[in-house]
Amino acid sequence: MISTKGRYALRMMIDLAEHSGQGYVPLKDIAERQQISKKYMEIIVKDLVSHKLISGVSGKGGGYRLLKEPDEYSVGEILEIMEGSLSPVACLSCESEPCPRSGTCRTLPMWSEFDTMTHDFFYNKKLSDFVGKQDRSL
Amino acid sequence: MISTKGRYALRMMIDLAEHSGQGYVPLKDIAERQQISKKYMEIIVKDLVSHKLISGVSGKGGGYRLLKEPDEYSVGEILEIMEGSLSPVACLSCESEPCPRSGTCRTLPMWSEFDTMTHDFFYNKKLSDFVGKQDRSL
DNA sequence: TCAATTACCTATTGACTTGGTAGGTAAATA
DNA sequence: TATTTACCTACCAAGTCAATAGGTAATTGA
Repeated sequence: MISTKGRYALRMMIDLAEHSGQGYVPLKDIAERQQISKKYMEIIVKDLVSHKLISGVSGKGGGYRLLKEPDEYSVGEILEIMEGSLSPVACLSCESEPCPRSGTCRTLPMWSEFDTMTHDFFYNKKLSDFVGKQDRSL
Repeated sequence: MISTKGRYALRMMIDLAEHSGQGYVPLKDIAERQQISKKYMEIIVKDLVSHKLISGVSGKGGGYRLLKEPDEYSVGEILEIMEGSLSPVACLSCESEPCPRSGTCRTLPMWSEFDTMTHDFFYNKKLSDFVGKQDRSL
């Protein structure tokens, strides 16, 4: 299950993509547009900055902006930063110690297959896939 | 992320599938083979019984057994019972109230696509796919 | 220079989930 | 009637989730 942290981060990145080329975007504006608590968003944004996905500058006229083109960001990398790992089970996560049952485990191949499928799915989705696609019917 | 509850339940069901046709299998035996705390397993088994996936009888010679053939159980139904839902985001889960943003949400179609992919993956895996596949190289 | 704006920082919180354990009772059989 | 087994309720420690509170530091425009 993807937590709000991952989902909010993605929505924030999409928002930034929509306003790319317009200089720095203040967090206040993003929070208002996305209807997410600005305070909570600060936590998310901090991670995105420390992982070099976006940059921020203080002061009037400051805010955040993307460091690459929208099509150079995958959903997978954003989610992995926020969620820690996209692995379906702990034993497939990089930072976990190797499971002693891995040699005989009958379910491991299935988890591994699912892990690959998930990884491929989210790494093939780019930020650019989400912009300019608003439902005009409303 | 699939919790131990879901993973243990699956391993328990596979164990039962391997011993199907041998009458009732005591929980003690399963717990020992799978190296899982019997006490913790009781919690899991209770859910499987209440959802009519297996049946249990008390007393000497008692234990648990499958109610259908192994190929009639999907991994998906087992995991959904234990995990509550396989949905990647809360707004796709049946029991959640409808999200007010669903009409304009740009990420919802992706979550929905992932949800369908996940559902198909796990519902196409049957219990029978796991039996008699032990790695003989060890 | 100074007030406004904005990012950035640390700490705290309440509710909930996870992964169990403890100590029984009820049912069935040899 | 003793043994085996399922089944039941309650409890627990640690961690996670989704925030909130209350600041400080940096930058800019007037």
